[in-house]
Amino acid sequence: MDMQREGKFQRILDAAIEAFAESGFHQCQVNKIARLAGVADGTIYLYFKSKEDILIRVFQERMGEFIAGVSRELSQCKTTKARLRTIVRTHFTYMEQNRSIAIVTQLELRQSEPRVRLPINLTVLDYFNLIEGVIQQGIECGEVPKIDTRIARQMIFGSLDEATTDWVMARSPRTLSSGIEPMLALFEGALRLRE
Amino acid sequence: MDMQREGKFQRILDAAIEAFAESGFHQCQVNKIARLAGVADGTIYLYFKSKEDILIRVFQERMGEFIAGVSRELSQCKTTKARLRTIVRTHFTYMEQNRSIAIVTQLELRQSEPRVRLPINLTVLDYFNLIEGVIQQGIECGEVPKIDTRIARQMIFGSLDEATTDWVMARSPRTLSSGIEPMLALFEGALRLRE
Amino acid sequence: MDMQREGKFQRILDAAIEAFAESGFHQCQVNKIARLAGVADGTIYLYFKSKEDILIRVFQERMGEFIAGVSRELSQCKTTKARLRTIVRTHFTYMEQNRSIAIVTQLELRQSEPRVRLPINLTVLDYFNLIEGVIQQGIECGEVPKIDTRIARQMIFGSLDEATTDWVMARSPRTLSSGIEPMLALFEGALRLRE
Amino acid sequence: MDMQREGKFQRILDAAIEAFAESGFHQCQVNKIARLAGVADGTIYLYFKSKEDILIRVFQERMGEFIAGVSRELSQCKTTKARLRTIVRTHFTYMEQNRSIAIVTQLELRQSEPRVRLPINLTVLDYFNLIEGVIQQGIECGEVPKIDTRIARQMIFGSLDEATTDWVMARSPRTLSSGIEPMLALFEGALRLRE
DNA sequence: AATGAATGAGCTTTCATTCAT
DNA sequence: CATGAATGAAAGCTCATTCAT
Repeated sequence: MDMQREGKFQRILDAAIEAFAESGFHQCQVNKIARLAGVADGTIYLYFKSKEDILIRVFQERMGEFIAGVSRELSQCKTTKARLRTIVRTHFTYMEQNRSIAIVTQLELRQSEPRVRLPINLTVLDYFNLIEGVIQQGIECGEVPKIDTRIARQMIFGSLDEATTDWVMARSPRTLSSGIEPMLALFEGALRLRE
Repeated sequence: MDMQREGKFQRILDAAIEAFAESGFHQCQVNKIARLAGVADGTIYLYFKSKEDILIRVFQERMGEFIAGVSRELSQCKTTKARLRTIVRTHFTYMEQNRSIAIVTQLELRQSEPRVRLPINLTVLDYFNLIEGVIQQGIECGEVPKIDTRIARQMIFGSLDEATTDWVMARSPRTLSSGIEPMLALFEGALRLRE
Repeated sequence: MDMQREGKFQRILDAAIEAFAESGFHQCQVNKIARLAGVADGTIYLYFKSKEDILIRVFQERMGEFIAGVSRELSQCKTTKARLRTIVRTHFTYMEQNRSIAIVTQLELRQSEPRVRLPINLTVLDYFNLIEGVIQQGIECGEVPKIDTRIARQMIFGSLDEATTDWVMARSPRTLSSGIEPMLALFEGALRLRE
Repeated sequence: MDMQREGKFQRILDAAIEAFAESGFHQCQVNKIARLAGVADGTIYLYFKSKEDILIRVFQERMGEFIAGVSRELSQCKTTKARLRTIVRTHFTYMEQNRSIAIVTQLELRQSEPRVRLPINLTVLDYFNLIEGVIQQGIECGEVPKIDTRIARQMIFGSLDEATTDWVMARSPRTLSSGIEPMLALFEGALRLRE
């Protein structure tokens, strides 16, 4: 029974991602999500507190998975260079393979309402910590000179984020993953990585 | 008479920036902007097509000024290093001194509706071209090795943008301008700048 | 088995009285009644046609008992004076001892929807007949002069009803039963009761 | 301009009385009131805070007028008997001539929600004070023996109220005003009125 | 040009009721 | 009999925009 519940939760989540990506959060009616998920309007409110709650949960669930994935792969890396490559590659690859999630992440989730921003920021923080951890580790190993990890993280995340937004909005068919190596080279230079 | 018109236009624009920064674009009622600007609701529609149009014009006007300013200062710079410093310094300083504009820029303008995004992107493009121009110039002068200017621009703009968002959302009183030098160092490394 | 059925019926009825008295008919959710009664939401619909039906049955059951009680006591009375006293005393005492029922009776049952009013009015009619019977009897015995029994009943019931509403809504701790004798004196005067 | 405003306010009020009397408060949609008043839905909210507010204002405005009328007529009366007659006559006549208001007053306004009850009770209090004033005056003049004015008021108001409810709900064409003299006789007896 | 009263489209959410188990 | 997850109809109110003055 609990698997049925979980299944319906995921179905609504997936429907919401498609709907948000297609129409935008504000445009999209709850009724559309319900239709896509194959449930009644009211059913959504058995699983989510509100329309905003769906948006928040989309991020928490999907980015949670993504961050867990990055974290897992990072633990297998021996060098800072490998770790940076993992971050760039996983970030770009994930977004490229989940375009709807990317659209929601890059556009719809940039909501200014504190009710939405706060829980989202909390989740992003995990990703920030991951990135800052890699830099910190690099410094401790002597692979990276002493630098401000917060600012380095802003550079890394900001760059990845901006590249993704560019890709999401561009009509050009250039792939996101083609940017992995050039971006990585920039990061290595910025961090003055010693091998 | 035209100056009166211009004056009222600017008053509404400034009122809108305050109102959007305070309440958020969707929360903020046109009526509030009118009150802040000291005009009637209907008057706003003599100067702007719609509420969305106000948001777009805020960006076009203020960022237009900002970009023109950066452009002007860039023309005085002799080296790529100086140009990068100008970009970072002007970006951080401007945002720090215009917090309401920063809030609107970093949060409220991230609207997914194409009607809003498109004209905004068009303006941002000028800034992108400016940044890419600096990189291109660096490559031509031999100060920067041959790299993908688009990706380098994504890194530079993304980093500045992310740092600004961090500052806007953070409750910490850390200044944005304290990040100028560290950020600049990262950029120089990334671009492998030769002096 | 039938006693089990009866027991559950009564449990739901009692739960509904508490719930209606506490939250008001429209505010109160069926789900709350179910919780108070310790049954599932759906179970209620095995015993009642609808939420409105519960309200109607509350009145029919509880006021039915009340009216039967008054009727029983009246049959023991020898004089019109005794009968009037019985009515006033029983009315005030019953309401005072069943505050939740009084709240539902005086406030929640004043529903304008004909679906609710009609069956309720039908039950109240029994009480009206009881009161008019006492007056008629008084006239026939010569204790009361010839008067319009309908209007006399409106006076008696209206007075008792208004006093009860006053008590239900008043925050003052004045008891309802303290009004028995004064009210009775008014009725005796109104009916020009001869002993 | 202010008369136009007042005119529209009254038009909405009258429309609401008709609509509430016809469909009941909960059944009646705001949209119906708007249509009857010949204004747009939104216009109603320029004059009233909410649907509930309309109900409250109906009572305050119309009963306010009624109470003021009774008060005016009472000041012309010389004896307690004349004052009682004025109350009964005005009450019955007013209701009879304003059936829709009577329906709203006797049925729709018996709302249990405190938000509605409280302001209504406050207005009714004026009427209660008027009635209690008449009794008190009677006692002071020696026309009425010392009795509890509150209970006497409960009797008088309760009787009038119940007679009105009876009339509103009865399909019988019996007039309310035909009850004036019999009801008055009961009141005189109840108060043991000396002339 | 300026006003601001009037418009009316638009949508999330609740909750009484049902019915498959 | 009992359950409780699922249903889906239903409506008050807001607020961007208009337009008569």
